[in-house]
Amino acid sequence: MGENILRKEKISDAVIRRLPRYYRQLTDLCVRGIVRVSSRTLGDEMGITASQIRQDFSCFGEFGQQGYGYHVEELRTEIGRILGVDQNHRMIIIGAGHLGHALLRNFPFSQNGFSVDAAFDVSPAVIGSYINGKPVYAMSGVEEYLSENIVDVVALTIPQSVAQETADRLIAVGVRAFWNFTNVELVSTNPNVIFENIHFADSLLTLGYRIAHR
Amino acid sequence: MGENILRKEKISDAVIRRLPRYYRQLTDLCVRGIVRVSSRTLGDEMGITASQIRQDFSCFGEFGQQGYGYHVEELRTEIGRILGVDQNHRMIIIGAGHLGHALLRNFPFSQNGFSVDAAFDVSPAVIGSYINGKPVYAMSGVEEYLSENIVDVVALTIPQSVAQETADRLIAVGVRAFWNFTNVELVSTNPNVIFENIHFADSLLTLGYRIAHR
DNA sequence: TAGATTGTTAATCGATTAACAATC
DNA sequence: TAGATTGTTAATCGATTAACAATC
Repeated sequence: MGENILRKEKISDAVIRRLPRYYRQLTDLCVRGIVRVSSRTLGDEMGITASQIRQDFSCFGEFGQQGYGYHVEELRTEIGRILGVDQNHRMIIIGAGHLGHALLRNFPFSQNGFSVDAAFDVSPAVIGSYINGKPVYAMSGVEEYLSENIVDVVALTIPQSVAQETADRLIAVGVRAFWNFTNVELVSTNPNVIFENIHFADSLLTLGYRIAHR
Repeated sequence: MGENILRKEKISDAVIRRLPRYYRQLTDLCVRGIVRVSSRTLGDEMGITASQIRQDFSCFGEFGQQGYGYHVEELRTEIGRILGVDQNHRMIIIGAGHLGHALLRNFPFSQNGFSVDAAFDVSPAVIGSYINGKPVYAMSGVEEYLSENIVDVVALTIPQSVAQETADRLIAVGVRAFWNFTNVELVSTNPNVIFENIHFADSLLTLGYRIAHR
């Protein structure tokens, strides 16, 4: 089973964004010691239809068994593999302010298939220090660092005002993926550059809307 | 124009989530000194169709003018009003760790229609201190605080392990909206409780997926 | 075996895009 | 006025849900 990951040519963004949710739910079932689960039961717990679950999984392989359902641990492993939790994507963090700090100190990168090797900042107050064992280097040295080290993703935890120019600078020396925390829509002429955005302000605005129009 | 906000009964989540993006783009146009814009031009800049823009706006009113397009500043004001940037939703932050700190120090709450009045934590190390002028109180006093103060939203920047129990505790004393930074799917039996999630891990997993399947 | 449940095909639903009359 | 562009209705597309034969 799952010997051929990726059965469909085009997997929609919506499906991909549901995968982490499945992974969390299955992890929870594992912790609760539940061995098997049907699409029906899983759907009931997650508030989605059994049909959708079976459709989603079928994009990636055949993980179930008629009359039985899914083996929880096995399915969790499969989805984990699809998401790449067993990978070791290398990341650096640009901006060692409060948010960069928070990520370096608390975020479980390795659980999600990533590792952080260093942070960069422009402030002399933090340059040369270590945060949770990771060195903080001067931003001026980032090009040299990138020429000497493999970096798969750059997290941007910098002010909005320098977001695009910083991205441009990094793209110019080969960076092709960003985890973008600035509430700015970054653009690149290179279609191979990936941006994954976490827009705090956008999120809060939608919450404000829903509060007001409840 | 816009005298009757909310023309459709049901506005889809997708539309609402695009509004902050429109608002940002229009703010940008304002800054650039651009006075009028057509749906075509706006769409080209944002990478979406003119049709979608006109459909989206038409959910809330008639903001344009045939042959002219939209007055940028006026449209920005209208969308800002729909999103409630002129509101003053009251927020408290539960968890004054690195992420809570980051929000208290850097996030432009008032620009987004919110204000933060206080933070709460269980750690004696921060209880009694002030962060960016906001008091940090003991978590044990949160029920009393909520009985004496209006709180529209609670931001949760606490460990996953205590997320649901903390939410339950707050819902029990009347909290009806959460800005949830724990990577946990919070639930409530009360259908009036709103959860707006920022799931860092889910976001990073989808980025990992896209890197691997590029 | 009989009951349960899958993976997949077909039907439905909703969201996006296109078209166009209205009109500035 | 003529050209441009809206708001809206119709057409298309894609995603979700339902149905069901296959089979454990």
